[in-house]
Amino acid sequence: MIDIKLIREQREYVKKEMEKLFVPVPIDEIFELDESKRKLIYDSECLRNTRKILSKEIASEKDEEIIAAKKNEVKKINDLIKLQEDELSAFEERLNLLMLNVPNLPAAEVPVCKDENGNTAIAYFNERKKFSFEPKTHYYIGQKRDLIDFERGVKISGTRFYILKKGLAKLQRALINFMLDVHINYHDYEEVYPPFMVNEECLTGTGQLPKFSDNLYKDEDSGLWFVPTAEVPVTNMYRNEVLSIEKLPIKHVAYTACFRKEQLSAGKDTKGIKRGHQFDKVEIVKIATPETAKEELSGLIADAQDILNRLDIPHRLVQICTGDLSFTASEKYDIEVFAPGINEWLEVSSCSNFGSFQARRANIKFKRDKNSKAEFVATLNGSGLALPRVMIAVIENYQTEDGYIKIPDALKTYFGHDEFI
RNA sequence: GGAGAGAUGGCCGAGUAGGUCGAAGGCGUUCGCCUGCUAAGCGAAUGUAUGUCCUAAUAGAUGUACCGAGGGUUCGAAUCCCUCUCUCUCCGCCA
Repeated sequence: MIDIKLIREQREYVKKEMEKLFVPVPIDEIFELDESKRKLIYDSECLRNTRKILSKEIASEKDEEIIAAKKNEVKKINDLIKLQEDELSAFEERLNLLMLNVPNLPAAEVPVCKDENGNTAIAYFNERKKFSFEPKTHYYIGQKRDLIDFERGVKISGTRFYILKKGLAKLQRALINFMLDVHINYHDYEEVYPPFMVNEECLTGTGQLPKFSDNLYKDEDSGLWFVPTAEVPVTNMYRNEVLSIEKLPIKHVAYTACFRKEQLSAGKDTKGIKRGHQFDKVEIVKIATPETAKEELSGLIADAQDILNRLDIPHRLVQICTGDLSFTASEKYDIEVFAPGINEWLEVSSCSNFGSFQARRANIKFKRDKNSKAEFVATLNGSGLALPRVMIAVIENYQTEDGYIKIPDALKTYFGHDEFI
């Protein structure tokens, strides 16, 4: 959520910034609702004050007739208050819904463009592998070697589910541990293992709700939602808290499965394990002071990239333009790995700075010292990394001509004496 | 799942025949005093959010809301009633 004061005080500026996102945002309507709301609040507060005074007078009054008259007066006031409250809650409901659907403001340096064509690859890392044969796709190798079972995945759960088997199941497990270990041991993140199901407040806090309920799984009985990313439970650990500045930045790394409905058009990304309803991810999350957020974002990107450097996987860093920015981000960089089999660049991480956008929704604050006012923190996160696509990159970059997969040096300790899958 | 108890300010803890309670007292914290040092002692201050006025001001003045959450009764509710959530104890069940 953006600060409503910005709309109150710098409406034209906000409108101009929102135009960069190329989506309509009802700033004027919000402004007017806010004005009416505040006037109503003021009026009803005045009435409450009169009521309070009259009530006290009743308490000390002896004369029955005067008491009766005053009671009557207060009753009338109460009727008025009731009317105003009803009107007020209608305004508030509408205003709140609108505000929850207003996207974050883009950071100043984000390139302006209406769609993903404005994204720019700003740097490339690690040499592409040279093959003396035509590299195969991961799904070809997976099926041929009986390492991925697509048919039975569909049988037990439906489309876009698959089963990893034997060496690939182990590879994923090794990668999860490897990523966690690197972030814990070399990048100073604290591991947490959060719930995979969360309440509605969490998803509103990090910005998935109310706008993106279509992409989420929910258990109607309990009202709990399946997490689409560990960002949700981990950031919400601090919901409704005031943190002391010594604790910042808080750096967490978490492994979770992630669940998304991904109602994509049929036929897109259907092959292989690139996009499923359930996938594993190691997520890195930071909670920081506003002034350090930029710096923390650079660090976070480097931390995510370090995983790929250690695995020696070719990848590039892409700066996301305004039109392709996610709803909650003020600034975002994607990391894409190169998969030679399917011959595609695959997004394995999205690293975002959310500024105070999530903190305002989730009410996460910090104090600079005991006597200072609580301020909203900045939240940041990025994948570190998403498993299926790193799996694709490992399989396709490390494949041998006869369909085996060489185990990357960085993963050796997780595999004992094995050299190939 | 069954039975019982409870939820008050940074913490502990008063407050239940409804009014002067934003809430006693203690601890803690901050400032000052005092004292060879420290400790102790003395004095003062000390919730959050939001609005209005006024301002150079996050300074002041003042309003409103908040005693787990939501609703109700009443002129008036931390105090009475209802619903929900959570915590604790005992029993049951279970990885």
